[in-house]
Amino acid sequence: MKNHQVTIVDIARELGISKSTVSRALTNSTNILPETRAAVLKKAKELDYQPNMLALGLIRNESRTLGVVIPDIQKPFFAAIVSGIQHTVSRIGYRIVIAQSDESPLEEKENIKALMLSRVDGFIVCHTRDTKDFEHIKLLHSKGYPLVSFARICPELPIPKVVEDDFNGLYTTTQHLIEQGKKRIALLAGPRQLLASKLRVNGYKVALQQHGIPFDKELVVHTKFLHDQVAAALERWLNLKHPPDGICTVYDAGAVKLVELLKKKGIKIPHEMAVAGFGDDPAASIIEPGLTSYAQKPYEIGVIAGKYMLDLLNKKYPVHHSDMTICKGSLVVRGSSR
Amino acid sequence: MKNHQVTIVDIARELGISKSTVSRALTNSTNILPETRAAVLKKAKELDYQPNMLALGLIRNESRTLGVVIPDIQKPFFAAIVSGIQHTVSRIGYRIVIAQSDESPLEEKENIKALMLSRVDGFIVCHTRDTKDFEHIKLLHSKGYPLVSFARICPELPIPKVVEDDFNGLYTTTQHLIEQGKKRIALLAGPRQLLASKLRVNGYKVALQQHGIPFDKELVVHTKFLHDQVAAALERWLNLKHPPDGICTVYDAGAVKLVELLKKKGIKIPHEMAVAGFGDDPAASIIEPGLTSYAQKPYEIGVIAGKYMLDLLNKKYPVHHSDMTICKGSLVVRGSSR
DNA sequence: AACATTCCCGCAACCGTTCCCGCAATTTCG
DNA sequence: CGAAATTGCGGGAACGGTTGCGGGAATGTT
Repeated sequence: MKNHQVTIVDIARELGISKSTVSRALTNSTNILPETRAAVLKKAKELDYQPNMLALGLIRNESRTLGVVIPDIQKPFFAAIVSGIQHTVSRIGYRIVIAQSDESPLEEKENIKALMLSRVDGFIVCHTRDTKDFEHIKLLHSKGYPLVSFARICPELPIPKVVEDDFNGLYTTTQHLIEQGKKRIALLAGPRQLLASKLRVNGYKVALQQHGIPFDKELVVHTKFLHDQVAAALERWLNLKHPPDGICTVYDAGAVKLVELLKKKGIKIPHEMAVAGFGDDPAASIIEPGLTSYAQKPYEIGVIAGKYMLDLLNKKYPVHHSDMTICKGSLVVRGSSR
Repeated sequence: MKNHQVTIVDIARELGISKSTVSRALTNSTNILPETRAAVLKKAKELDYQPNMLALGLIRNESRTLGVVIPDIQKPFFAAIVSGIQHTVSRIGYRIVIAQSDESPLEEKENIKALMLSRVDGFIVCHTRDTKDFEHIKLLHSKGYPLVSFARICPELPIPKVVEDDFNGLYTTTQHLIEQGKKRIALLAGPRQLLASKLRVNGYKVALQQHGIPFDKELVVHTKFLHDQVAAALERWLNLKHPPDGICTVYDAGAVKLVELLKKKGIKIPHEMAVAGFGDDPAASIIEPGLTSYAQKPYEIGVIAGKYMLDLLNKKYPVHHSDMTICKGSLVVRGSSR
């Protein structure tokens, strides 16, 4: 069975030449007699020779493998990004190994450590919701590892980044609800410490401000993306003296949950309460009424992150290159607001 | 920067001992003076030594990396399986590199070839819908590679397999529709050549037969999972002299599409037409009415496939071990049939 | 005190490949 | 026609580890 893989030494022995010559025939095009090379190639095919990339990697000190650290591959958002990364880098002969942090900062750290041991050539990372300590990734950076981060980034690190258009997303959706005649718009926000979360809240605030609507902090609820928190937020809003007539959310799953709750309560969507989401998840077009949502292109984010990584690997950038691509999205208007 | 990684030789030089001693201190617990080992460990930590797994892999002829070849990571089904695999094997120190075939048999072949070159230790594979030629994977098997396949399998290959309960799934859903009083049940099936597809059609047939309902081949439409084909199938059924009063499908996306089309036509669900799906996708619980669907546990499939692989790697099985786990699912009944 | 035994450690080979260096044979050129 | 340049190939070091073997010192046994 798998007792002995064919090596260049085997080829050399069979042909009665040295392994250096075999190596030259298979790689370097110079300093080799065409007939010799032909003989080697023929014998290589005959023996079904497969070069051992581990040995090559040992010499070159590279594995042609990239580590991709994400919270959860089962989220459509991350799955699409992984897909984009894989398609992009595999064309240049890179492989990706994926590790899930399951939203645990500790697991994120462990994963990065493990990937370092297996000598990946670079890292593409999206941090946990709760990652506050960025020492592990700064260490990576200080060791000179090519590093790209996306979506949930560490702003102070001078590395390429790819993010969604958090600000504009909420700015656009909020403005849209205002244009639909809504006067009092609530916001179902994300965790406070998350940068993306802050940006989205800002987009919401600026849109209100530009239309002369006062900001009311009673209308903003920060969540950790948990279902119960959504229900609680809705209860709170409905019990206000002046309840809202529209709700923006920073994630579709929350918006979907809201729509379900509102329907159960018999509150008419969008007339009594408009709802808008963020992400344009598959669910947005399935639920009824359709969910107005700011569509992003996670696959594109993956492609861009992959390209950044390839550029880093090819040393196209100076050492401390800090570039950031903000992926523009677009508002998909559906029945929940129209 | 990344000029020179610390090696055991560096440690040896600093301590004035030989590299074999360092190696023994770091691995072998025997034949080493405790003080020496302590000194080595201390120095290793001090220099932040990271063992080079490539070098180790070269010696052991293994990479502790598994190749996972799937059609499309963006499908929730595959994403969940990948998640299960990753969680299972990473606890034993294995990494997974994923490659997408995008449902192209050629790409599937190329991916496997590329993964072979990078010396993965084993393969976990789900074939393309259109894979008819299994030579590439038989080659893998004949070379002695640990091999596990799932969902879309090659039945003749004596390797561990993990599949959904295709037969029972459709048997159960069909029977359920019959119990709901449906007399004429159509079937939206998958591609003819797919084994899983055949099994599901059989489940449907047997359920009909056991309840004395004649099989009518006009009521069965084979698709390649395309949306237009769903619409065409529905048209055809509705134009029959005796249209069906219930539809079973072999995939949720098709069932969801059917529900949407039926609603657009004003046909009452489930009274005039019941619908059932397969897979219990997230969409099934979001759409209205809720979609009755045979729930499978893709994450579990991944876990089992991962365990099979670990067993193979540990040589727990004889060479031609051919085991198959059929993952039982359960029918989730919702408004589309009740 | 002489010998056997144990215990640490260093030497060197090895995994599969690349690549530099040098040697011999052939070709080029004055 | 002889020196120089070129060409094709083999030898061997290197990449970063592991491991069998053997040597020398310390210890144990009569």
